Amino acid sequence: MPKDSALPSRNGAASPGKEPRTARGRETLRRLLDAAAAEFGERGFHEASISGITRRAGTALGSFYTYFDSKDSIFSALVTHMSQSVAAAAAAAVAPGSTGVRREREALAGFLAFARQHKELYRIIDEAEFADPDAYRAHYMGTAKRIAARFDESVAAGTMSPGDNEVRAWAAMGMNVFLGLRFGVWGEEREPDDVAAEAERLLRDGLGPRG
Amino acid sequence: MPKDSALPSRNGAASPGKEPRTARGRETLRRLLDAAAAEFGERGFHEASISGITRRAGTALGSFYTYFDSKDSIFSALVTHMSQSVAAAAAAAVAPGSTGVRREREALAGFLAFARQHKELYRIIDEAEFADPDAYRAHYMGTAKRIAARFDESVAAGTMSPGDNEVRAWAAMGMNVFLGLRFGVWGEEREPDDVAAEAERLLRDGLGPRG
Amino acid sequence: MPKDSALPSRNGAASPGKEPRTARGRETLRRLLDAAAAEFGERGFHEASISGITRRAGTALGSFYTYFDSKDSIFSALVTHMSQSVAAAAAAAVAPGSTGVRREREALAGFLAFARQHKELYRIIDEAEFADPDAYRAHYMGTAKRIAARFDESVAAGTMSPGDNEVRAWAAMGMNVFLGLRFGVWGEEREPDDVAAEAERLLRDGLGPRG
Amino acid sequence: MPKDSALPSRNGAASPGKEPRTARGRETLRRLLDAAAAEFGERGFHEASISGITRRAGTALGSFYTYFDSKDSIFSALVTHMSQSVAAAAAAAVAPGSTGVRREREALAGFLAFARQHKELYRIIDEAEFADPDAYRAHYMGTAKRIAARFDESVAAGTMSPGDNEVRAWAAMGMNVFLGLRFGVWGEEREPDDVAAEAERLLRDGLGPRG
DNA sequence: CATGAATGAGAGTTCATTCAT
DNA sequence: TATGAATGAACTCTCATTCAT
Repeated sequence: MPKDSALPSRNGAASPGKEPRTARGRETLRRLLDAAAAEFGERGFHEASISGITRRAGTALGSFYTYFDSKDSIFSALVTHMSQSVAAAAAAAVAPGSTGVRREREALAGFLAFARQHKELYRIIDEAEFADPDAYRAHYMGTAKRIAARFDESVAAGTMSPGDNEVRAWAAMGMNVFLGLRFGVWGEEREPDDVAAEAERLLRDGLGPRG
Repeated sequence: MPKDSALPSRNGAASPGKEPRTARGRETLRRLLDAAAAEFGERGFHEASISGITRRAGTALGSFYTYFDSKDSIFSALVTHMSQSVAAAAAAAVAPGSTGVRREREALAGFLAFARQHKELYRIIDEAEFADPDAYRAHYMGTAKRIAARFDESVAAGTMSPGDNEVRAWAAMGMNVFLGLRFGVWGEEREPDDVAAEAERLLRDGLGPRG
Repeated sequence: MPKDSALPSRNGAASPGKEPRTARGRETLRRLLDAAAAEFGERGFHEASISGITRRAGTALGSFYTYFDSKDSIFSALVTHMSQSVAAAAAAAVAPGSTGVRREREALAGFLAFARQHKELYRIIDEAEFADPDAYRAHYMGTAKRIAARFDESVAAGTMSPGDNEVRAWAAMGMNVFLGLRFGVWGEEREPDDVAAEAERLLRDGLGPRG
Repeated sequence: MPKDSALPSRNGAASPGKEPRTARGRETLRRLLDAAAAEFGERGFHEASISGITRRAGTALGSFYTYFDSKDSIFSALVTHMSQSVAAAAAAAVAPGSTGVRREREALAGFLAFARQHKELYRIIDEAEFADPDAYRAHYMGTAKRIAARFDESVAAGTMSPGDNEVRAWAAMGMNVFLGLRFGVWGEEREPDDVAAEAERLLRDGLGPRG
């Protein structure tokens, strides 16, 4: 399964009515988006500047507005893209037919790998809380909903015990997010596989005393 | 145990060398800190303005600088204060002698209650990622360390199974943070007790199929 | 000999990286520099304001920062320009082949004429003592060095008696500066030629009793 | 002859109507004046602050206004005091009965000694050009007038050749000022006596070729 | 489609001065 | 007489956005 099949094409990332019509235009748009990911990731939304983006992209300042309406709109495009990319990465890491706690481990492993490759992920999603609250909410609501749906399916399949799957989904999502922050972005002293294995044990058996 | 025993006095919240020396000054400082919590909580660090803070506090613009060196420094003071307050609230909610997964449930319940009372909590801590990265890191590193220490103790007491307690602490912290966001700040459709109970079940027994 | 041959081009007066790239930009830069000379000359560095400069230049406030990094940097550019211009004016007033005390008189006459045409000269150089001490020092050190070099040459040529030429150069420079202040800027009741002639007599024969 | 006999008492330095009435008040006033000389000398008029002055003086901010009307007024008091002090120092250095070029040398030596002891002299007088133009003008006009009067007297006594004594006085004053700046304040690599001797030679015999 | 100069609202910060205690 | 908190006008500088070329 081609990894990027679920990823949105960047052709649609420009603001409405500003899609490029020529190959040269598509190239400029792509350079602006890459530059914006770097700029927002390094400096955060408010510290980032349009001139910083165009400087990185090697275009003139005014060219930015050929493709985007505003600073907000390119940031939104980026958040949406990030949100979809990370969802796709997690989905792609799940083996076909996988279920239950095992499936959650695979998704976490995919997420950890993505976070290591895209360290700007947190800076962009987190700043959306302030710069684009709707997108922020949509990202976590959507992610939780996908996890809860997996849990529902697993319960039905008998590979997971029943319970309040919305609460459990938010708990599992928080777990993943903070493991990704700590062991994907801030430090790499644990192997992703070991982190995922420990998380799987927690999710399967809990922390209660054995026996 | 008096709930606030671990809270820092607000006397020390002014920038160094700017501590108030009169009762009137202490009152003004307190009004500024309360106003800043509201302003930063509602608008986020960058959208917040000093004039917004002084307007809420009912002081002149220049009075802000009688007590603080800069916008950054009052924000730092607030983040530190929040960080200490939330830690104290969680600690205070734990019954003396409590241990194991039960103790984690109590701490989470304390945290959820705190989050409901202080909805600005997330806006302030989260924006520290951008406005005061050291404080942000210190907050989560410190919280994770406290949780891991509790886990170590519980394992030693036989009330928790052994495992990689650093990874587990980050997992548990993420769980708490996201449950607090969803069911403390964004919506109140679940009772905190029910959320805490579901989390306790997850932490004790995991999600694996029951045998 | 074209009088301005030694003058720096104003193209290089913008802050580094902010040089204009179009004719329109060069025109704006020139207007800002002229306006700044007037503003600093009339009001002094600290009383001068950027908005005063842009108002005189007929540009928007923000346009100032298209060409200069700060108030300090345009002031520095102006001091340097003034310093070079006055040196060039003095040099240009010296007849080729002139030497000894006669040459000093010619340089003084050139300086007096320059001071009368550029009454902002003193306000700008003098305030550099506070706003740009390095440039201030460099201006007078450089001027003294040029005068001392002329003295050395004249002594070698036998058109001047030997002595401590560094001390003498500072003395002669001070003489010129104060004659320029009094009879160039503050009042014009003496003809520049008469002033220069009196100074020449002083420098040639001293004030001692004749006979 | 007591050196300070011509110095103004500092009792009269407060703003009108604000003279101290008690010994404690006189002490506070004196501390403020000393602190102001240091603050203005180190930082210049505009960079100096009232709070910097009171901090140095060890008094409360508000106490400043017990003795002075404004920042300008204490600066004016200081400029006047400096101007009178330097005049007194030069006068005191002249031997009774001295005349002609010899007398000028003595006055210069007194001035150089004063400048070395009061390095804030230039910063204060020079900034008066901007902060108190009338006092600045009065200082130099007055100084030039005193020098010219000495010249007149010397010419009448036959110890000096006749000439345009106003022009010559400004020339001599500028000489003194710049020698004081260079060899009194900026560097001390020349002995004051040697500087004064070189200046005397210049003033007596000029720089023309001997013979 | 690309360029880069021009715009101006708005921010944080300073500090001389006032005043109640 | 001394204190120090309060005031607010004024400043420099930033940068998203517009627009003529």
